[in-house]
Amino acid sequence: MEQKTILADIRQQLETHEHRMTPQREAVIRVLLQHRQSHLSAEDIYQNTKELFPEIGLATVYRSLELLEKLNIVYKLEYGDGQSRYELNHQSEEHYHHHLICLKCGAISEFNDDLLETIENKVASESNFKVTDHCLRFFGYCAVCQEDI
Amino acid sequence: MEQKTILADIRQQLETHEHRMTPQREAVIRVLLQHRQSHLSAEDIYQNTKELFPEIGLATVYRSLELLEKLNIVYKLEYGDGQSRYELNHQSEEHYHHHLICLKCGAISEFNDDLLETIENKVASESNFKVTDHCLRFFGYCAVCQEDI
DNA sequence: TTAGCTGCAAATTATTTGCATTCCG
DNA sequence: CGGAATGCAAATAATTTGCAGCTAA
Repeated sequence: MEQKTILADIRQQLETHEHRMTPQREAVIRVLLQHRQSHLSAEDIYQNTKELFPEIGLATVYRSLELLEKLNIVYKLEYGDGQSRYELNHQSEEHYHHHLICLKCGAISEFNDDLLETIENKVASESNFKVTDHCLRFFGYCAVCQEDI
Repeated sequence: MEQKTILADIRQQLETHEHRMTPQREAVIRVLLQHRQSHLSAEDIYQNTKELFPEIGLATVYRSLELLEKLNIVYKLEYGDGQSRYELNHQSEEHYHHHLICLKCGAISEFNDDLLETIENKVASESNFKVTDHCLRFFGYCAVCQEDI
């Protein structure tokens, strides 16, 4: 999908929720589009956005990211180094999401799958335990860290 | 493994790296042992540790957790809510052995199943993440507590 | 004895918020 | 026009650090 189309699409989503596409928000989105492969921190995004819209404030960047995250347009990542990273959300489903935790760099990503339902049913019938929630985490090495274990 | 054994084991690891087992560190570890099923924040751990060792300072809790994490005894998790969570390293838990945790009486029972392998393979092929371990917990109500929810 | 540890308070860092003003639809 | 959005500065909240006194081995 082209940048123009994506922006129009996001504008649509914003308007559906009674929010506006402002030049500041557009600048933030453009920066995220330009860095689809990286995980930018709020400060990174702020610095980059200032080149497109110099008067923008850091608080606005945070507020934009917060809103975009709420609308599922942006995904927030935690690396455990004290700051959050943001990226455009390419995946949509969030229902059955589990965590993939890298033992080397600490990155936490998500994996979606509903296979757990099968196990949940098994638990219910074999143990007479009524499952209301679960927590599934995988530990191992992410693509980047596999290279230098 | 019993609590006493675990503590002796950790003491050994500390000494190997020229660190000491102090009453403060022991208190922190005891709290983590008492809450193996939860993901405690530093503040949670601080509050609980104060019951075992009232004079402890929050900074000491942070320093203990930092050290224990470096020694791979504690694992630090990020959930994106602005604070880190800590838990004892799950590594000792058996691979095909999951926990059923009752939300009412707190009973922890076990459930054995290898269905997760299917998901692990999926993770590996779809996410390019090399899984070395996992942790699966089910939350809900045990047979007894289902009767009076 | 002597590194390593500790508690306290002050410092740091990322993120959030209050508010007067501005702007999008 | 009117509710949203913004920039700035001040406020928070989690975590870290400096330091003088303490303690485990």
